[in-house]
Amino acid sequence: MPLGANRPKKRRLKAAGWRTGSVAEFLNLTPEESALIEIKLRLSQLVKKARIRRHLSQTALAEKLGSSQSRVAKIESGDSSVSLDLLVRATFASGATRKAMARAIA
Amino acid sequence: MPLGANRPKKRRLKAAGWRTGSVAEFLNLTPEESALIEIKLRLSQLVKKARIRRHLSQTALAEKLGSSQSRVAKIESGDSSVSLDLLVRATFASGATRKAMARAIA
DNA sequence: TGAGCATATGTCAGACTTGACATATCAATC
DNA sequence: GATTGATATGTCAAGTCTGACATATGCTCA
Repeated sequence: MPLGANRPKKRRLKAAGWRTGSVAEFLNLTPEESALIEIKLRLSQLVKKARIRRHLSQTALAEKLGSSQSRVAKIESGDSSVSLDLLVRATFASGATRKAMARAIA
Repeated sequence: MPLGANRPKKRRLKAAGWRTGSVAEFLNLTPEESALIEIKLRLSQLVKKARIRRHLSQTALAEKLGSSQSRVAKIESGDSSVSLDLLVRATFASGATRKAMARAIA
């Protein structure tokens, strides 16, 4: 995010947690911002789905990912402290295909 | 990236610049890591293509993005200091469609 | 009830990323 | 060869993200 300019916006996001579906209208986000958030939410759902399909615990996925159970929980809950980089790595580690990922984005 | 464990790997990446196409075999990356890098490279190319198609200078795109010309240059050159978050925001700002983005990823 | 496992949430030091700036390179025009 | 506009590269203070840890909640099975 724009570092100086958008700090307040980011703070609002953090406060609201953008977990609830159509946050974009509630907060005043630019289209780009809400698109990015939507992508993140979809990926977090994909990670959870793929992990469960493979009967992995969050701890097991964390190990594959070189991370920790608590971070995986944050990944799957759509926590705003999770970067897209980490989300995508988690998506791969969970065994989801690139195709599924592309679908989540389009 | 795994923070403690993979620092050396990240350092190698930084040194090599991962610009050259099939870096993955040269450095020993996990499949997840090389997949992420490939996605980043493709998106950086997409940004450049979309920006040029719209006759925008890097400075103009930087403004839309709330960033600076030098960062846009880094985005487009596949610099390893650029996060996927920023890449995706730049992709949107450049006017590329979500479809094109999905295509770049799959 | 309680032990055991899976998941959720809060916190933080340290590692990473960012916009901004300075400066360099390159091409086109004069 | 000087000017101009676009792009590239290096640096850094300030801000963000991360793994790890502590701890809480929830569930299942004896």
